[in-house]
Amino acid sequence: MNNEQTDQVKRRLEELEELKSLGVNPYPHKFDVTHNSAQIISGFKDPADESEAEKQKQNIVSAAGRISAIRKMGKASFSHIKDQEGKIQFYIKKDEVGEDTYRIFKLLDIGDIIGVKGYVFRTKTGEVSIHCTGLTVLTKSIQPLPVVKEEITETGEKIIHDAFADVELRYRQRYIDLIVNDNVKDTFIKRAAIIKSIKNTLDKHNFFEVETPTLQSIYGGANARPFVTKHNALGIDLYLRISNELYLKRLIVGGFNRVYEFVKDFRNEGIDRTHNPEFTQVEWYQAYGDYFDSMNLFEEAVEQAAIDALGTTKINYQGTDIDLKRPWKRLKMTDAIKEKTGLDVINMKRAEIAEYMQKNEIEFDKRISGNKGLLIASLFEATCEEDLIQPTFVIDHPIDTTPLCKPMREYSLSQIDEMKKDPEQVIFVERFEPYINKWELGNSYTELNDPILQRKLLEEQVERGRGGEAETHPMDEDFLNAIEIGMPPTTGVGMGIDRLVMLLTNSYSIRDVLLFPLMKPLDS
RNA sequence: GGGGAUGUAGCUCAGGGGUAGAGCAAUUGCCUUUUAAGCAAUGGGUCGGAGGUUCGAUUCCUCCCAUCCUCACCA
Repeated sequence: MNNEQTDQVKRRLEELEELKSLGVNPYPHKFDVTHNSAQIISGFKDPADESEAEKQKQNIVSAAGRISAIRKMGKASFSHIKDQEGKIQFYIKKDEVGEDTYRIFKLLDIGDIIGVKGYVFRTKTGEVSIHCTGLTVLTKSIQPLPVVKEEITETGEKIIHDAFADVELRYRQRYIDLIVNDNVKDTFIKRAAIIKSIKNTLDKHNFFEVETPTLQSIYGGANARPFVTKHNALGIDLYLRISNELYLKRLIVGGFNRVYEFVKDFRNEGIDRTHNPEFTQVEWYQAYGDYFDSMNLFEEAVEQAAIDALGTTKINYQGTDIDLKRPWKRLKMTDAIKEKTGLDVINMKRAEIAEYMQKNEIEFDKRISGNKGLLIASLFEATCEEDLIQPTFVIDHPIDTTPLCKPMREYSLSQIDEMKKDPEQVIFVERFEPYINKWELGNSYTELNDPILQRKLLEEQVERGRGGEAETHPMDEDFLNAIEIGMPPTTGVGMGIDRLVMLLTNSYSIRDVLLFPLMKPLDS
């Protein structure tokens, strides 16, 4: 905070001193609230006659909140206070509250937090308000707040004047954003409802909530660069988790049949509209199930979250209508490519696919040109993702895209060994990625539990890492040991919560669904 | 990391080679049912930071910082 005081801050400090000199404690310890703004408004009934009106005056409510507007008119004033539920107007008259209280009222500013006692009435212009009989200063604010004004037009349209709109200030000082911009709070209320709903769905299906380490000595379960930190006493490097997958699988090995965990994952990568270095995922694992079970549960969880948070499965994201109603479309990755490009990639040679991509100016990492599976995956991303607006499970990926997923059930084990020797053959795995609005919303497998194949695939990945392919994770011997002990047939899911919340709240940027998105620190 | 845009009063913005302007907010006065309250007056700015060009820079140039958009990266 800079130490230079603006005239407005100086003035507020003077008012603070004046309040003290009047014997007012500007920071008292407690205030008894009997009603919030919404309760006051919904609980008011217009009196039928004079005597009923008189009776209502005996009914004193007490509310508390932050002053959001003041309209002073000499010896009487109107003001709004804002609490978590909304706004309530109060009317204060010098004759009624007395000289001292009115003087205190005049020392208040927008942003101060006060308690108001009084009876409820309806003003001439029709607004249910508190007729103030007592006023308590609860917190004097010494920094000015942006003043946002609302205008309700004759057609009932709401116009916001001078909104606090600078996104940088909004993210850096989210507390101001929350005070001043009503729709912001709404986004986070919905976020909480979405998470609660998903937990309810998982609980309903007898999943068990667990907690696994954030600090890991070996990171894994995804392809991403980690954040590195140091443990001083142990003298070792630790990594902030990029995924909790390998730990949840250990729990399946340990005999928990259905587990889930909501976690922050940390990935040391670029930041953009759909990526923040720390983000929230829920992962769940279900023993004795396959990826079809996961698809069913995934679409159920999302559909139910939409109903619980919004009351509908029909959403509009930035102008696009999307319906989250079950069942969702299921589309094999190779069929998606065929539909879009007409290519039958399974029967094409690696060189032919690469040639097609070059001819059509589809960029790909030259290091994968010898890997047919990765070529197919790149071709899919470049050509098909843009069409995946309505909820779609893209299923059955090339094995090269992940070492943790089980090959499709139609292959025999000897067939897999045979196919692996031929670089023009692609093994497909039982994987799906749910797409909505072109975004991957998650990832799921029929989990690989064959310890021999698991070790082989992880070793291949480590080797490729040495060859310079982008990101791979180090070998986790303890995880392999767990798989060797034996993991039952299992399916698992990761679901990106932030992107789901973006969709359901029509938020343009991931930063709009994170209370405190990462910002570069400002110098001094 | 590449490209583009932005940064002026507490907030939202306009302006432009001769050290700045509006609305809201603030201060003072009037005002006892207002609601973007009203009327009148007043104060408030190192024009993101550092250099350079110039008699003179907030304006032009370079660099830096921050933010947004976009591409790359991140399956």
